[in-house]
Formats: sequence, C-alpha cells, structure tokens
Amino acid sequence: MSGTEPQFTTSLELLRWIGWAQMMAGQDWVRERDLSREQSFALGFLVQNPGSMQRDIAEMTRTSAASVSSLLQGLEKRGLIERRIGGGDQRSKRVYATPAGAELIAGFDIAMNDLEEKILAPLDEQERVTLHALLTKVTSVLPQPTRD
Amino acid sequence: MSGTEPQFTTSLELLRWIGWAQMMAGQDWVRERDLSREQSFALGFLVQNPGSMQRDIAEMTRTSAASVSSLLQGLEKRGLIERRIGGGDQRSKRVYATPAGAELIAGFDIAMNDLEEKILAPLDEQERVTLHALLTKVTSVLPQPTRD
DNA sequence: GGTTGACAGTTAGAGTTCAAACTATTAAAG
DNA sequence: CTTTAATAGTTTGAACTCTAACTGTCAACC
Repeated sequence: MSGTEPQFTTSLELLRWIGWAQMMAGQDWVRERDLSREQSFALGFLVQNPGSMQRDIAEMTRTSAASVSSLLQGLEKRGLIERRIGGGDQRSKRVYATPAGAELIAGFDIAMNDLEEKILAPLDEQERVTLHALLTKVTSVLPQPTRD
Repeated sequence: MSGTEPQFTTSLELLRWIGWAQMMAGQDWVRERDLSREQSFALGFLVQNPGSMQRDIAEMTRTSAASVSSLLQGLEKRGLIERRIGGGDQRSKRVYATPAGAELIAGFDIAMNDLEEKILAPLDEQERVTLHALLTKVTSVLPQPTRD
C-alpha cells in the first residue's frame, strides 16, 4: 500500500468478509452516482492515495491486475481519473482522481461507516473487538489473491 | 430451503464470509473438473437436494433468479443437470443432477471441508465457536439479497 | 553490449452477477 | 367468469472477475 492508511480501511475489510454487503445501503448511495461498488472503492482509494500504482489498487481490492485495468478504463472514460506515466519507471502508471472524480466520491467514507454500523448493529463493543480480532487472525495466514 | 440440511452448509457459510476463498484450494479441485466455483456449489446442492426449485437455489446461493437461470444453462448444456416441469405448479421447474453430474461433483463436500480446515487453521476450537456465533448474530439481521 | 527473467499493464474470451423488461402460470378479488 | 396481482423463470445488456497470452520496460548476469 502507499504508506498512509485510508480512512475506510475498516469498512472495506468488513465488506470483504460480508459478501452480503452487495444488497445493502451502500448500493443506494452508489447508484445515485451511477458508480458500481467496485468503482466507488477504487475512486475513494485514489482520493486518499493519489498517485497510486495500479498494482497498489489490485492489492487493495484483492483482485488482479487485469481487473484493475478494465475497472479504471470505465472511470477514465468518464473523466473521473487520470493515468500518467511519470517518475522513473516507464512501466508503472500513476493514477489520480480528477477534481470531478473527487467531488463525485465525496462522502463515500461516511456512507461506508454508516453501512458498517448497520451491519454490526447486533454486536456490542466487546463483540466487535472479538470479531475483528478473529477475522484478522484468520486473514493473516491466507495467501494473497494476486499471484501473477 | 428444502428441508434437509446440505452437508457442506458450514463451508458454504464460511465461504460467503471469506471472499478470499476465491483463490484458495477449492479452485484446484474445481478447475480439474472444468467447473466454476458457483457451478460446483449448485451441482453439489442438487445432489443433496434433488428436485429443488430454481428459487431454492437462488436462496441458497444468495443470488437472484436471473443468475440461477444462466448458471443452470451452462450445467444443462453439459448434461450435468436436468430441468423438469412436474408436480402441480407448471411455472416451477424441478432440477436434478444427472448421473454424470453427480459423479463429477462427488467428493466436493470433502474438498470443501478440507478448505474450511485450512482457512480456520489459525483458530482453536473455542475461537471457531465464537467466530461462528458472532457471524451468525450479524447474519440474522441482514436482509435477504433476493428481493424480487 | 546482449540475453534472460521479472515486472507493469493490456487484451481477449468465458463465466457470473445484477437490474429491468418480459412470458407464462397461478391465485385472489370482483 | 373476468380482472388483477403475485410468482417462477427467462432474456438482454452492462459491469466485474478470472486465466492466459501478449507488449513494453527494467534489472541482472554473462
């Protein structure tokens, strides 16, 4: 990852565990903006980690380089992101959210926090800590999905 | 669901929570047979719940009726399942795994148990019980994804 | 310098998913 | 009996995912 910890890391981790998030509140927020869930996460990540490499995004979303490539194509076509070849390595592309993209995604982290709150509602504070600890423990030994 | 509890319910529930199962051992088992993960689950479910309605499958996989429809098309084309219109309701189709399908999927539950064991390896028995309880608690208040 | 291998990203093709619009059947209401 | 609404399933189109094969760049080693 690119150093700083994105604000919505917690929600994102949780959403990974909870596949059912598909049908939940996040959808409405996202649909109003004509963004897919995946596009939203990528865009939000780019606002908080400007200049990330596509490889970073693949790692963050735990998908493949190919997926990121096509995902970003859609965002680029709509002018929400930019890909620049800069720095030393001519292979890697630095990805940035455009002002339009940043404006569109503003408030996403708050919406994700609300969603997380909804999902965790049945658990008290202690239980949440326990759940997080257990999931982290399991996660730690799982291999990375991007094995290219 | 259709009364009886499929053997691999536990694994399936776990896989729902653990999106990362995508890249794990189950893949190999499944790839040898040229089945996708989703096809495998559907076929395994049908072996243990012969004559299920497509609606049952949608509920089990927590996807939509449309998804099941296209999923089964692939399996039917390969002769692994059959869809029969029988019983009272002419709308519903009873789905059965063919002998070829049942043979192809044999051992899937064992493979899934192995996979589950791998994923849960870092947790002791007590922790597994706790994790399951917490996930169940969260699950209980989540809406069903198929809302058609 | 030239070869070899790793790495960043893309493309093509198949499979899955969803929403929305559609057929056909069943049930409920009038 | 007729109309209306719900249900089971399909189809279409768009988006995402993956694997496999590909281009282009960088690094290491001879």
